[in-house]
Amino acid sequence: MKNKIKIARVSMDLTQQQLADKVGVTRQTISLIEKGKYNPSLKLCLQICYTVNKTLDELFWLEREEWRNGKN
Amino acid sequence: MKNKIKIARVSMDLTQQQLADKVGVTRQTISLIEKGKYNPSLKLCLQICYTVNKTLDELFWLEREEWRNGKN
DNA sequence: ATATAATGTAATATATATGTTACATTTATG
DNA sequence: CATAAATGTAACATATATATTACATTATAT
Repeated sequence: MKNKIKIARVSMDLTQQQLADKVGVTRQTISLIEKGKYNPSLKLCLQICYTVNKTLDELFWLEREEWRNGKN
Repeated sequence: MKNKIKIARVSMDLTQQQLADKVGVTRQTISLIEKGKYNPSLKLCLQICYTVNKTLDELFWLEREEWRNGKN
């Protein structure tokens, strides 16, 4: 589950911990999502978007192709 | 968790069951998501997007405001 | 008006996201 | 180099998404 959270996060000058706190989740959860090892809930995706000022498409969109190539 | 799945689905002439099948999920899951009673996973959101030819933002985006007004 | 398909929804079971704790590794900073 | 901060990751616990089964209600068609 690839995504662009890390780029958005560091460009906001946030640490995983800080993002986690703002979003109300654990640092580990952020870490695993950034690493593409988690399949986050829509709710969490939205909260991350709000915190780093991005939209769902900007952070999480994947074309069918890249989708199928990933592990899922 | 409001969304625009139903509109997209019927405009594709799909029943909940058909969408569910295409997406590999249960009809009940689709029903509950449409009704805003579920917090679907990103993976499922993407699969729905692909099936109804919409993007994440088109189907699932919510501004912070509407967000806070919802139950969550 | 009656049958049939589509949808809402509840109860219980299962799978999986997330929390907690803990430690290892990497990256920054003195 | 040394120390601290940031990040990766594992084991187990808990919360919650989704499946399953089943039935009720609403829409559609005959």
